[in-house]
Amino acid sequence: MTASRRANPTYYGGDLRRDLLDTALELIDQEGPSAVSLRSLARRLGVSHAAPANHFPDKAALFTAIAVEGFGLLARAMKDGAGQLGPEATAGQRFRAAGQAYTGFALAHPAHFAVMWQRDLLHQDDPALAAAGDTTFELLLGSVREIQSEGWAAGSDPQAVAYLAWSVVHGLAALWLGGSLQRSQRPFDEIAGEVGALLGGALSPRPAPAT
Amino acid sequence: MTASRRANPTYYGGDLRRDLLDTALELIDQEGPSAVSLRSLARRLGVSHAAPANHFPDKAALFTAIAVEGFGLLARAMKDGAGQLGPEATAGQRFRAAGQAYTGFALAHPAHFAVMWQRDLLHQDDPALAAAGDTTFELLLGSVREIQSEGWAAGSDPQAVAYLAWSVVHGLAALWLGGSLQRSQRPFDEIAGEVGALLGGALSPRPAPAT
DNA sequence: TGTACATCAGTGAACGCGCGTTCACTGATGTAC
DNA sequence: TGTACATCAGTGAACGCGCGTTCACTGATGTAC
Repeated sequence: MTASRRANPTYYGGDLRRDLLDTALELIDQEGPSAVSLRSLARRLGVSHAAPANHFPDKAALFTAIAVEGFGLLARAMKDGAGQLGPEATAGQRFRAAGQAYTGFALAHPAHFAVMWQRDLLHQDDPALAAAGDTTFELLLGSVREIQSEGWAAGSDPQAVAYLAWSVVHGLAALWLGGSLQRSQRPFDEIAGEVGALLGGALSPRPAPAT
Repeated sequence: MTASRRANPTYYGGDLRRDLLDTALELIDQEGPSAVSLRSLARRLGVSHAAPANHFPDKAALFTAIAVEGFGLLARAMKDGAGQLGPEATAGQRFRAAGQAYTGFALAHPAHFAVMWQRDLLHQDDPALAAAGDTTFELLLGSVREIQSEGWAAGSDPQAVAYLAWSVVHGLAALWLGGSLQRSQRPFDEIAGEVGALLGGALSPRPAPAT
């Protein structure tokens, strides 16, 4: 309360910037990014339609802020997912947890996820956006190097392994959110678990030939 | 010429429906789906702004037509990719060719690909759209069953293998088109080749343990 | 072959609407003295 | 503590624009007789 007062010490009383972001996310969840306009957000918040201009010069700036926030949430989710396992966990377990965190983020924050990859909505030259995206990939790459040090995907280019893993989790989340996998009537975690197990088997150190 | 005359025997002379689709695809390629309006298409084609209504009742109908066409092109590309190999090819080779066809389609028709998965732009209840999507997945599933009969991914649920493969090719194409992989400065085919090889190694019958 | 008529994809004017943007303004807060 | 002033996030009226939609219309084509 005091903090938000400080952040925005005028008529509105709250944190309009934050409320604009949240309302936009709600609207995106319900009707998709195409339904968002600065005026519609102002209307929903009971605020003058000129008020948003104080925080976002245009719609792309708002979407860019959402995307940057999304990358931040994603990076934190991946770090937390891997970190929560404790020091005795193997690199393989941490790798898998990071992957689960990726899809978990996408399903928990579908609006962020949708905006993050839709370039035509964003200020693509925004330095914060580029930096946020890079951080995510660096996290992934670090995790790959870690599992390789334990013998996983031995001999493979770490970047290639990272691209494979990234494609899998990203594709899985995108197809699910797009509804393509939902026709099978199976819960996401079940599908993701099987896919993860298959991929894990593919990259694991191969203790022995199958069958 | 005669055919298009027949298809649309009035002032415009050509096939306005086709031209609307093509112009929309161009515009999507250049500026993204958010830049498309029925009036802008009419303007580009030098036609009255009321003319598109004769072919598409609204923008979503146009996007839906693009998505349906996209699924058709994708299915054909996958079939052709696998079929071109000749009868002596292994199921594994056909599987891989189908996967290459998927990413090849996405890169050759980025506008179709972008629209196909953006649900908020489409008439989601369109039966042709659902059918077209199902066909694609059936193709994939058939290909998976085929490789399993040759010992690939033995013992795994075919649907799970299909989801894994779909996620990989879809994620790879989506990340590439989103620009996320392009920062590495490597050509797409190189990345896709490595990822495909890794996945192939993962699913292959495993003649011997690695190392 | 010629005439009358139905069809149908266009035209172009008109409409109301939501949009982003601008601008003079208001009043709450923080700061200097 | 009290006054004067700068700042800054709001208001609300006004603007021009592009949008989708409607409507009476036009004229080319195809068909019936």
